[in-house]
Amino acid sequence: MKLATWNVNSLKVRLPQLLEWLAAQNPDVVCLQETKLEDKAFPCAELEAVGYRSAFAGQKTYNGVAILSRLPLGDIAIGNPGFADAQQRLIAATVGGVRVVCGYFPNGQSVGSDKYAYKLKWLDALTAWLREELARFPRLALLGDYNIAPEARDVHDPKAWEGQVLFSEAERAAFRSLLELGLKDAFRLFEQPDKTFTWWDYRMMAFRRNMGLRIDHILLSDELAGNCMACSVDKEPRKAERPSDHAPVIAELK
DNA sequence: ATGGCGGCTCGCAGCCGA
Repeated sequence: MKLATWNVNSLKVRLPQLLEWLAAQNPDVVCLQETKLEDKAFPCAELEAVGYRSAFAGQKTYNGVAILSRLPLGDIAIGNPGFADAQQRLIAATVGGVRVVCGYFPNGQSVGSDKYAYKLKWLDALTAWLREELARFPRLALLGDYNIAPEARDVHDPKAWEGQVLFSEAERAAFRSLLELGLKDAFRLFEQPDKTFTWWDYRMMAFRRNMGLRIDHILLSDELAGNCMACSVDKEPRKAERPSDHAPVIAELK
């Protein structure tokens, strides 16, 4: 089973690129973030036409998450029952015996801001909820835009980023708390090229200069990690005209 | 990264992302 995550930064704008990418990569399950679409505008028919079912939770302008799947989606759940949130950032579904959780983690704006406090609370609540989910679903994958670079090697210039939002100690500690639940970073199960990132600012020719961060991740429960054959970042879509600022991450399970 | 782009909106300027 091929699982992927991609922050598309507007599904309306990126739909043609998504369709092209689905044809090229043929993933079984795709988690999308920042769809920025109300549910009534979700392109179900276009995706159905190329073989994908959809589960989605959107809103106008901001946020919005979706899971696409070639196989039926069961037990669709939106949000974290332990955290009332007006922002559509979490959706889960069961596909082929795997509990797939798709998350668009808060950005946090800047360390010390209200949005940063919300991010840390959101992360705490996520960890508490996943502890229960893992007990229910030992085969669980958490895919999405975490908005956290876990380690210095995930940052193009760790000195400049130290203590900044996306790479602050509290955020990295929250990421480690997810690992302490027994989840494994699929990307780090394998040898990887140095300076592999998943997000590059649109400005400053950041992509061309590879000034990026690795903030999109696939975490796998122990049971799934043992079946993981490969994990990589697909930089191709970031080279397109009018790209998303994020690249997809793909993991292959036996 | 002082910003520098790109997406969004009861748009023509300002908010937000990361």
